[in-house]
Amino acid sequence: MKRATRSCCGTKAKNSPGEKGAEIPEQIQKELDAKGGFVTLASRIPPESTLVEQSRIYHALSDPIRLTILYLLRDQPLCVCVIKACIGIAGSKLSYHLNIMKEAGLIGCEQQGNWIIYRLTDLGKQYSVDAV
Amino acid sequence: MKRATRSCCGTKAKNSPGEKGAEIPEQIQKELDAKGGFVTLASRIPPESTLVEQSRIYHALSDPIRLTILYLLRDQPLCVCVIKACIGIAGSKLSYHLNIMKEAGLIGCEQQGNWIIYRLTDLGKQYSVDAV
DNA sequence: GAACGAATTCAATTTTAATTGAATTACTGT
DNA sequence: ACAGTAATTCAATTAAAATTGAATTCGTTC
Repeated sequence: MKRATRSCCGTKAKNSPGEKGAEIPEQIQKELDAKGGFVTLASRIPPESTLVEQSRIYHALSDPIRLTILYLLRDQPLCVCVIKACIGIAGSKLSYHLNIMKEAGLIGCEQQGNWIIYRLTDLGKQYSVDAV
Repeated sequence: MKRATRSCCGTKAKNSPGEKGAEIPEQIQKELDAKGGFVTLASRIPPESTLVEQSRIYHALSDPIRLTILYLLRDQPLCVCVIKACIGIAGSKLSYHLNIMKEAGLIGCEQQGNWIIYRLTDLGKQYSVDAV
């Protein structure tokens, strides 16, 4: 995502004096000025890396299957085979979704003999609090 | 997403007595039993429609551009042209993303003369509280 | 060490989402 | 009515995500 280098819509000199004005709605202009104007607003946008990281977490939550997994693990840690039996999907499909959640930091796993047990991370618990 | 009709991994009779056991890790089995067993767990999965609706909201938040919009609108309502100037993208692209957020119920808009002013909905405010 | 089950990985395909630029709609001021 | 600006829509393309079934890995048990 590239940031504005050139302006448009009369925003080019919004913080300068001697502006002809009336190029954006008056109410918006007032609120904008109160917050430090257009330039200040734009400068407070968080760094790209932060936005990307956060959007990755939301992406991991943006699928019904993955929400179901979050929901199941909210009660207790579970091995893959139980999750699989609960939601009734192919193993390869489940692995794919588990991995997305793991990469996003929502869940973690540990091996126990023949099984792999998944559980929510602290981050995952946060997001499961007000889940569905 | 289809639900389990057949079982696997020895979960077929987990709630019945006289089970030979040891088909899933003991600790998991114990916690599962304490919660009412496998069948109870599966039966508490929320309805598909709820999961779909919630995942739609998360999907609307799963993109850096859209998070930026959420972030900008947190401070005050803004017309499209100001948002456009702040993040520096093509109008058609911005419209596309605004629409996804609107469909998800995170933002709403009203026309004011030549401009269209977007603002967070109550739902949008909820999700912007702990945003990036 | 062979057979088995749990889980993941892989490659191929299908589906869905995002980007692009041109065209269009709608409001304002002259 | 016309010119100008704000914003959306549209169709075509590109890019990313999800699904599928076969193959593989790893640990257990016989």
